[in-house]
Amino acid sequence: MARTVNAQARQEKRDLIIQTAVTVFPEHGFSGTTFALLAKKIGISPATILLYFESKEELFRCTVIEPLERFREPFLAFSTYEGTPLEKILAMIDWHVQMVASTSSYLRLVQYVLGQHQRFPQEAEALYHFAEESMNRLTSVIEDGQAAGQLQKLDAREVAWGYICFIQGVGLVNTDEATSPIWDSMRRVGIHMFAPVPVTNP
Amino acid sequence: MARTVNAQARQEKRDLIIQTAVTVFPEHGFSGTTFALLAKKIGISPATILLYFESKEELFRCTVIEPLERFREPFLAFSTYEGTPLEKILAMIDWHVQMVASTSSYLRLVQYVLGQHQRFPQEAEALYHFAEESMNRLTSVIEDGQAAGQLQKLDAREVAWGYICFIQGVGLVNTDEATSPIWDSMRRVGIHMFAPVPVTNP
Amino acid sequence: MARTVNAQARQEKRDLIIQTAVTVFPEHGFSGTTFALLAKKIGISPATILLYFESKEELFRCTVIEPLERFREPFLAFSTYEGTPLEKILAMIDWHVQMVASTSSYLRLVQYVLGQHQRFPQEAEALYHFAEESMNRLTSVIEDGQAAGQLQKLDAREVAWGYICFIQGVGLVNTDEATSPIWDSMRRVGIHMFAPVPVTNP
Amino acid sequence: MARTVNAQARQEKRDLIIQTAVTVFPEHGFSGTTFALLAKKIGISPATILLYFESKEELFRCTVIEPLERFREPFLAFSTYEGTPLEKILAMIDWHVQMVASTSSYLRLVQYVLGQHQRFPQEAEALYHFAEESMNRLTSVIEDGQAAGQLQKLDAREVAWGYICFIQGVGLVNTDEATSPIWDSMRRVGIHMFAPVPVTNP
DNA sequence: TATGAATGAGTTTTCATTCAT
DNA sequence: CATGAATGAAAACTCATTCAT
Repeated sequence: MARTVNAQARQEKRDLIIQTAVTVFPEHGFSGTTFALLAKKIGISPATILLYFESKEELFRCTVIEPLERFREPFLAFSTYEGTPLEKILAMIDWHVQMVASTSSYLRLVQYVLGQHQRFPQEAEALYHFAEESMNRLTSVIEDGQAAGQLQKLDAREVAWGYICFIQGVGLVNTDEATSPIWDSMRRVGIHMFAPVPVTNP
Repeated sequence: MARTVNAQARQEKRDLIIQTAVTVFPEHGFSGTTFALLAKKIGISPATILLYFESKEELFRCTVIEPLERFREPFLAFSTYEGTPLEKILAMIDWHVQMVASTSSYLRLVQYVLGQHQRFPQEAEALYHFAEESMNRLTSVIEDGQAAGQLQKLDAREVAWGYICFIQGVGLVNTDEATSPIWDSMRRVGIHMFAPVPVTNP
Repeated sequence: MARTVNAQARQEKRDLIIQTAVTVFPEHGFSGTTFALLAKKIGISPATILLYFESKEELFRCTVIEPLERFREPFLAFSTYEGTPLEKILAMIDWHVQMVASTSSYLRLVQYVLGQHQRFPQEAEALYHFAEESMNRLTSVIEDGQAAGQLQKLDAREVAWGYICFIQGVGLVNTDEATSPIWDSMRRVGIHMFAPVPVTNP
Repeated sequence: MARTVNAQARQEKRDLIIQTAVTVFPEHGFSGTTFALLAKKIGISPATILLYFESKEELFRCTVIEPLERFREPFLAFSTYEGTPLEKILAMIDWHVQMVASTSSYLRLVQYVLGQHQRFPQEAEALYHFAEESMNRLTSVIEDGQAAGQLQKLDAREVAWGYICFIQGVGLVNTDEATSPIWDSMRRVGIHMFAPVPVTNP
């Protein structure tokens, strides 16, 4: 029992560290992020962090890989939404743009790792794996939409991968407030990428 | 005359340092890039770099901003190509994808700076300025294409900005060889973003 | 309680560093005094010194200013001695010469700072302040001695300031052993500066 | 002939360097004085200085020792003045105080070396030698004054040495403008050290 | 002769990491 | 479990000195 309590408390503090690291790493870079800075933000001692992670490298690895699990679900939730394929896609774009617009720290961390994939090959690998999974799921939905006549018949995989690149690019290039009209524009551009069949009024 | 020789030699070595820094900074990050590492790659002493740049910060700034001038021309050349607006756009996409596929170091540096724009505000500002210039030029071409009936009438600015995000995202997410078929896919997706009017066979 | 122990240990080590710095700075100068040298003399690592002082400048400032407090008391004790004004002055000279002859490191540090007052204005300011305080106290005693008929009526402030210059000069110019007869000479010269009324044998 | 011209030009530039070094060394200390700083003040290149002095140490040595020759003459000129011994002494004090009050750079360099005599033993030795010579000459004048009944019969060597300490201390401790009344005070105190026989009005 | 360019040795300073408490 | 103290390794940067021109 005590063990359970301890283990839980330990896990919670571990999560707290990772949560802070997710915001700090992309802002200061790997080398620019010091244990002192992290510890100060958390309100603990630098040495304490090393009770939870063997080294800075391990902390970084965990900071990239572990939240991926929790990030995956909302990011990929579109494939289980209720509704037609086009509705799924519209909801997905809404959600993705919203994530990007709120400058999700984790998304910025993803960009940081991808941008330096040679430096962080292991972490980048995990992210590429996730990107491919996203593409696969999205491809299915697109194919469904094409079969249902909601989307024009472009190459579904190409469109899916292109969209994934696009949404990352949107996150990278835009720094506006969440309320900026830019996000609506990006939404519309995103929708267009899937080539929805124009609605005809009979 | 001696002055000219000296000044020229000096400029050449300065350029060599920047050229090396362009490849090293995005690969190792700002803090991870040491004078020792740079100097070794160039084949000079670390102290020598300090003869050409006052500090690491200045070196970084120059590494981001100075090549931008030379980068600008080919990147924006599309607006002066011969041909119809659609031909300009197709050529531009070809060229951009080619740049991305050859993993232009400078493009990766751009991503690095944009991804940490809070950390490098001055450098990011210069890049945003460039992005806006690109968008403006591209917007003109799109409007021309729409007027000529080659492109469907989407919001030209939105499309232009969306494309710029997309091409950055393509560079960020893809790490394949230059010969990979992925680049052809990205080309096609890029073209679709501009909504070319389908050619009808009578 | 643990706090007390820690704080005390910390203060003790801090004092040890300052104590060493008091001897090393005047011997090697500011720039010539390296953390490595100091650390070696103390038997710790150079980095450790930086745990107690933020920078070399701060260490120097503390090394000059903090011991001044402890130095002040014995240096100015003469004004509270028992005895006639002349006896006070004689005792003071005895004591001052003794301090100088034992080459008090702190006195040499004082000389170092005064000699480069433009370079160390803050530290020099503190020392000038102390010198003025010394002069004021000494002036009082001289005036008492003149009123008591023990000293001839010279300008008391002039004599006091002159003596302070003299005793500093004695410390600066003489490097002899503490046992050298030179110190007796300096004592006699010092006494003469106060113009004691000759004792007449009736 | 050409040789003579060159040799003379060489000597002149050498003197210029030393002259600058005399002001810079006591202000910045030995380690704090860089070739770059000196060169900038002179208007030449740092490397040029090393054409005239083998090393920084040698430059310092020459900067201390060589001007001593030129400094000696005015400093010791009192012994050849016209007039009675007391007049000589009064003139000497005038002159010395004036030198000190004009913050003669060389005097400050002397203080710098004396204060760190352990660090600069060779240079300090030369200065001690000069101090002794000064004392000897001054002792003669004092003895003459005493024989002439102008000075009371104190130990002449003691008085001479005490005065030398005093004048150094005056230079060390005072930083006032040359026009400050402090210098008149110091003059009077200096005179008193020689114990002139009071002039009686019959 | 004079100097700009280059650098190796050394300096301050930072920081991940260890360890005793 | 948590942390303050300590430090070795390495960083940016400085500077006396050398050398080719």
